[in-house]
Amino acid sequence: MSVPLTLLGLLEREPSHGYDLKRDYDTYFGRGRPLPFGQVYATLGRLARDGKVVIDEVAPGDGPERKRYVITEGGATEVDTWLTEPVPAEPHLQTVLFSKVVLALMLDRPAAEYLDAQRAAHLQRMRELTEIRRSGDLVDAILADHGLFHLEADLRWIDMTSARLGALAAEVRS
Amino acid sequence: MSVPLTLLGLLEREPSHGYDLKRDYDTYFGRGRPLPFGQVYATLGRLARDGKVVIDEVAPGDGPERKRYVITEGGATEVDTWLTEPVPAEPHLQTVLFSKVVLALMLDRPAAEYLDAQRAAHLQRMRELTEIRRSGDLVDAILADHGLFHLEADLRWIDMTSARLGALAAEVRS
DNA sequence: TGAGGGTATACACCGGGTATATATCCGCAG
DNA sequence: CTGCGGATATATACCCGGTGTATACCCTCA
Repeated sequence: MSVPLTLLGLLEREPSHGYDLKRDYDTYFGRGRPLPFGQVYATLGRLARDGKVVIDEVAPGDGPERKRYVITEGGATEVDTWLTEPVPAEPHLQTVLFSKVVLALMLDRPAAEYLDAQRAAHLQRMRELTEIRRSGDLVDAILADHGLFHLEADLRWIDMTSARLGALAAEVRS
Repeated sequence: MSVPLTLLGLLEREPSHGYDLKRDYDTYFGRGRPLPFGQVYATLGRLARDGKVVIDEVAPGDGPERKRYVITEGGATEVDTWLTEPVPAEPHLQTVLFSKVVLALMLDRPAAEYLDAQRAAHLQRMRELTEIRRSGDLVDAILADHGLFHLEADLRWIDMTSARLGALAAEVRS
């Protein structure tokens, strides 16, 4: 989730090098989706190129040499504005679910069946997330709640769209 | 929203060429976010390279020559499986909102204030979407509902997370 | 002593997104 | 009748983020 800004944020906490940054990211934000090494160094390279971080020193560590990255003033202000400004709230008015429904109607496919299948998949995932929330730690619970709330939102939308399928079909085929 | 598959789907309806595909996309799926021309031709090029479509004929039209793209059997089955299989249901357990909250706590920023600002931004956008739903056509209404449901989900999450901020801070700073 | 595992980085590739350049035809103002 | 703007139509080059793989170093232990 916005890897460049997150790494920059971790660097505002304290200077570090790629390998440790990856581990910090994984423990705090990874949650089963560890950050690939390649992405760490590619991102650090771009941050350095854009003046958001600088390489402070190259020192030998436990193994090969390590490059210590330090955030710059520009990088710090970028983190600050990112944290301060709210994330854009559903600006797009577009969704994969909707695209699929419209295309299904266009191509004379059983859109209602597709929506039923989607509902079943969502319910299945909600059961999984409920279990995670029950058995996991606080962070897992918070993230599971996020997923659950959004799955519920999708379910409401699926139900409402199922009911409006006829009207939508008329609109699409016009 | 998955532009390649959507264009492929439009091509399953009938063979067409880039310019018209862009217009179809905009009328059915664009909703204020028109598809840039560059993306159309780049995507068509990749689809052709991967054997999902073929160039049927090059003919003069109203203006310069047009390339007529036709979907192949492979492309049609791809559309079919895309439509048939449900979209993955919140598999990631990651979110920008969560990253921001954790980073704010790490950096001793006023996370509660940030959440308040986010709540305000969401409420503002909900008012806009409510107006769109009221005044727009059916498609606008359906898409506005989708946005509204998800904004509500975020609001619930924001409230719940606000209440758990203390416990989360303890976890993060450990 | 040399094989394996942990530490640490670099490189090459790909897809999607974006901006810009280019070419053709038509209508119409001068 | 000329040439200019606008609609039609496509191509190209670039960037970012994501992914996989190669490389190098050091330590431990059989």
